[in-house]
Amino acid sequence: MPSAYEKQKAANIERNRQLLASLELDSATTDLFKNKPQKPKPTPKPKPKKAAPKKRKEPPAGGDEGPDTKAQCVEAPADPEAGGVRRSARNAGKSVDYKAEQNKSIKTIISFDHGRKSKNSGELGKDNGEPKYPKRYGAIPGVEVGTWWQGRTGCRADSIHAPLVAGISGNAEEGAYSIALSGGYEDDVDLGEAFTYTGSGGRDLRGTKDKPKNLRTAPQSSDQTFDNHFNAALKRSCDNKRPVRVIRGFKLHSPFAPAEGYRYDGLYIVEKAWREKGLNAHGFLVCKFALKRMPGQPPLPVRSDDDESDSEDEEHSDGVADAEKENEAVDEDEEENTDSA
DNA sequence: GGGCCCGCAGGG
DNA sequence: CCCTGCGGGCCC
Repeated sequence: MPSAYEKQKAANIERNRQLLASLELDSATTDLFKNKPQKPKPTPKPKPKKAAPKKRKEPPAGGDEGPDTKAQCVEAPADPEAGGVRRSARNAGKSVDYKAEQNKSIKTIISFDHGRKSKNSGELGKDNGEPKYPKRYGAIPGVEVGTWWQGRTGCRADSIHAPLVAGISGNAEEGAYSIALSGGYEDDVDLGEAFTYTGSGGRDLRGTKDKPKNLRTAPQSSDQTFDNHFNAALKRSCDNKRPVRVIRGFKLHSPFAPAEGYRYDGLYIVEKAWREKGLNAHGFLVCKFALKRMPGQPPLPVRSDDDESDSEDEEHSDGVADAEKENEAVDEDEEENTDSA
């Protein structure tokens, strides 16, 4: 028996799904979209299962990652100068082991076909993390659709999505540059080629004045409005139809979410902006947006192993990920390292 | 697993 | 300067 929360969630999802369906109908650019889903496709699914590497074979992360005798070294993941400390200055001097994490990253890279890993794996975002195009709309020169980063600092460094925490980047005058799908709102629907997205605000991040919790996220405690700058930016994008860059993160509950890290999924158009009752205890209103992918972009990778998603139909075109013949791919780009000093 | 707090960047 | 925020690390 579903709880009230689950029922509300299902209702919200259904509402969002229907809205996305209506978008598909009245838009003329559905060719790419209708190629993907229903696709009878009786292929028996060869079950690739890329020989999942055991994450136990940690290499000595100290200095030399000698044993790279793998077919999986599609790109050089081992930054030579990164001793053991990588992401946080706070960890400086501590004995943290990101070894297992690195291995997981490798698995992720080989798990989708046309993806490319950026050389900016996101260390500190300070010295080598200055975005080349801080305020730019549309595609970023040199960054392909499907580029993957371990964390948000990498997205920022490549000018795809500048904020390190916020999901929306942009301004109310010109619109949003980019957004991040990270599963912050469970009633958002992601169909890959189109999705719904919840805005910002309406959450008490500071706690009480006496005891400021200073959280970066918190439960909804009031209505979201379009006065919020981020929401206003997306609403403006809905008006002017400028393309918005989209990244999907590992926290997103969707068959299109990367298993780990963040992936640039190309350009979308904000088709609709509205408010509805959100999925929260008191039914506060949230700002919602429906985005639709622009045609002519590489197909999205689909999670093959586990798809939590939301059930019901969704045979999720199992063969898609490996059926794409255009994979090509082992990118050996990676000119070792260009960030001298 | 969940709770909590941190620095950071970006826009008024 | 103020404020916020779909990260992320740490501690429990």
